[in-house]
Amino acid sequence: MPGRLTAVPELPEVESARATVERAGLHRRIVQVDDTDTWECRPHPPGEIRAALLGRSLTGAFRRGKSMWCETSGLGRSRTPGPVLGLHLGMSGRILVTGPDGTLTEGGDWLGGRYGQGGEEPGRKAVWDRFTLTFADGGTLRLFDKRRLGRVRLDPDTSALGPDAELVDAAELAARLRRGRSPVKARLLDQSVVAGVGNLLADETLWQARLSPRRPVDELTDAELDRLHDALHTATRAAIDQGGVHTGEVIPFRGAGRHCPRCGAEMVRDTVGGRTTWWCPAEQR
DNA sequence: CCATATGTTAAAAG
DNA sequence: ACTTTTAACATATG
Repeated sequence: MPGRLTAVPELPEVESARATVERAGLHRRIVQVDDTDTWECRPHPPGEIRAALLGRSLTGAFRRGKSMWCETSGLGRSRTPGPVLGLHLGMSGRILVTGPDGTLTEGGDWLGGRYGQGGEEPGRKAVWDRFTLTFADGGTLRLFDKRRLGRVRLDPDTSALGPDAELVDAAELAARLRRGRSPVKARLLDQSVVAGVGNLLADETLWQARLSPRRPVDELTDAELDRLHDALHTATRAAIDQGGVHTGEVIPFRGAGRHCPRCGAEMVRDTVGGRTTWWCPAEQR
């Protein structure tokens, strides 16, 4: 269900956050920065991000997998751009943008249109706000992150990330997956192989492809890898269009006593790739 | 109190 | 040296 607080950001949710910044957060002059959460802003000491951003504005919002970043303007009339602001949502981060009057303009869909119990009203300092930009017009852009595993950093290093899961073509996906021998689900979750697949999107993709999450990647046939690419693309695109990975066809059936929505077999659970995994033992081979 | 958690990553293990 | 797995991270929730 949309808006539930348990939604964890995978590629589709990060894309939604990126679009939020693009629609509502660009070209507004930054006059205040709260970067005092030293855990979320690590390794930057308090004030470092603030000093780097004051007087600039965000000029573009980009994403690869679950990582997003914003380019920033030069100071004054300078054409030299400022630093890149890297944002990672971790396990529970959301991007909230407010307008000049403090009203939430973007990002609230993730909160079901409400703000929960933490005193986190729009425009006010909230318990779970870990990083805040305040604009000259009085509005804000905030990283709201209960579990505090998100990250804010200047000039983030994205060189270890594989190609974006929605853009990668079949040949490249196959070549990258086949470099190892571990279970196919573990490879899908490895952000250096392909960027953006989280636990739920992995389960959905493997269910659509009718592949067991435990299959060693080096055993997969060309046809199976093709199926996997189709499923990855379809599942990712559908999740973006429908507003989150929780809209996947098999996601509601991940649970004890639930049955495969295609064939009716009882779903089974195990740990694969270090994460709780549910699959249909009858169809996923 | 106990168990669980959908993200990342350093350290340990193989 | 390289690949794979595990444990830890900070915090919330049931």
